[in-house]
Amino acid sequence: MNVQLEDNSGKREAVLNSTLALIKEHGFHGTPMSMIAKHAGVAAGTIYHYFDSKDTLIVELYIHVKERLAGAMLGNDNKDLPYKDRFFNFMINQYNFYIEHPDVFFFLEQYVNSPFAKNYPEKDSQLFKDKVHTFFNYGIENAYFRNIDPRLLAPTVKGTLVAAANFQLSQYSAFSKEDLIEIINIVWDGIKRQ
Amino acid sequence: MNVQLEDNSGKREAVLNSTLALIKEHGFHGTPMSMIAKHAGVAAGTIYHYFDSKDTLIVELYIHVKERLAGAMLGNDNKDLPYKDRFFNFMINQYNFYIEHPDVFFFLEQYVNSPFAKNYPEKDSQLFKDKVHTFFNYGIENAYFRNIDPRLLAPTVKGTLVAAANFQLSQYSAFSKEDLIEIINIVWDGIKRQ
DNA sequence: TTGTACCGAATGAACGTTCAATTAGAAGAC
DNA sequence: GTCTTCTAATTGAACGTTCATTCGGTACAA
Repeated sequence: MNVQLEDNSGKREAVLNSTLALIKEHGFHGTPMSMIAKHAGVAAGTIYHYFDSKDTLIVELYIHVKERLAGAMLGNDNKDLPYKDRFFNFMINQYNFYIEHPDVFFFLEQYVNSPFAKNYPEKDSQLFKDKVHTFFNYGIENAYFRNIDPRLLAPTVKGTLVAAANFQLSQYSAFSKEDLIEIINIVWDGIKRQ
Repeated sequence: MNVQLEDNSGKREAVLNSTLALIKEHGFHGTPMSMIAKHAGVAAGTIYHYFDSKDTLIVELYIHVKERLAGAMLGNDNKDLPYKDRFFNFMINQYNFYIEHPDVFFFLEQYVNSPFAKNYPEKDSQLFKDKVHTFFNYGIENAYFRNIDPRLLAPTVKGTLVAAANFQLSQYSAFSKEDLIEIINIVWDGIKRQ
């Protein structure tokens, strides 16, 4: 039950990765534990050595990918840059992470709208919250943003980016770098102090 | 199996409404057919008189609520108004519909990210597509919008509105009419021709 | 008297979870 | 260095439950 001692064999990781891949393809309930076990090259019972239940497996997977996402979004944040540049980097990083990891993208989209998110509202990545909160707070306190409820800012921004990522991943037309910048400009022109 | 002949008793409607209400609360897979039957005051077998399977029930419910949504969004559209006003009405109507029908909102959010949407991509409301498409096309052809891929426009706009509706429905802080206008201004300032 | 609407118990498959048994490997004894 | 012991890791068949779906039957209308 102690995560930190078992990573040697990598089975825990394998289960998480398989779950991610399979859920993208089949959804939460089209993905039985037996399928996860097979895909991960592990016996069904083994999964229960690492996770209490299918529910907690999914919740822990959620936290796990949110940490990865937080790292990707703000890993190279440079506080010396102008805030607008930092914001653009934040957005580009997030977008690229989704495009490079479609399984994460689809998993997250399914999760946030599922009963999981409502049943375990306290289960989230603290790292993610802290990082993103700090980042947006800086923009608010220094008056880069329009005067709206700060709790609305992140979802608004995310809404557009998710729309873009979804567009790219679902359709087969590729965005150029310029297209993406254009989209981020839409967001920026909307939320910046006019 | 013919929809149009059976509405006299209203059982089909009752099943649809119960499904909507229960899925909001418990999600797709936390809502067994037996629960739907009980909630609708109908025998389990009766559902199969109106719907081939649970899957088609949900897909037909999706189409059904999209039609209602289309009606709500553009029911009072007035082509004599300035396009910006029409756009604001479009947004306000959509927002209000979500707030007044949280079950629809949560059902749609779950549906679009579920395997249903991928497994039955052709199953959608034609009415909805036509109306919204026409509405946005007008804005594009008359150069009210920034020059972006038109297929991106609707998702971008929707992303922000969904974020707002979700915020209002999940948290308990109410938006004022002015707050909503402010949010729509964010969208408008982002996508309008600068 | 034929067909449609409806019922609800019965069916059977699918699935999450358990558990008795086996193996691997580390720690300690000598 | 080898033997012993103990615990963690792993297996997969078996269990019990849940659930979508079926079906034989009733009621009523045309």
